[in-house]
Amino acid sequence: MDTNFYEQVYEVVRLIPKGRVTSYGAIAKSLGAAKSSRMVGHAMAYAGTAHPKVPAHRVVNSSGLLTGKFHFNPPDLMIELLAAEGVEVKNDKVVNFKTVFWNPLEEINL
DNA sequence: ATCATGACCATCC
DNA sequence: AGGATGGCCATGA
Repeated sequence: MDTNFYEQVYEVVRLIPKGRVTSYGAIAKSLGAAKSSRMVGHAMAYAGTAHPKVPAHRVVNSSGLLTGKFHFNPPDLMIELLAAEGVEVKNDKVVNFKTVFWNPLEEINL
């Protein structure tokens, strides 16, 4: 797939350390397309077709809300994975979001 | 090229 | 707080 755009997203998502989460907007920004945050989310939708698979469960919206949890199988899987990595999820949103937030800009543009 | 869609974001009410 | 609106932009038909 020439979907290079998605590949960039996948790369960033794969770089997300365990126990950390990031937002679509942050990823989009790191790719130089801050306004293409939706594309990041769309890329995640294709994450299932990506190889190797990407930890999409570590990607949430700007509020730390698990917006795409319903795209998982089962949806609760996202919460389970996050919880297993030390990321607490309450009411479908990441607890201490700012604390566990991982800034791709600092890691990629390092 | 145009239309419709989307795991978003910011703003307004 | 929660719903509605506009914007932004890549992908597919």
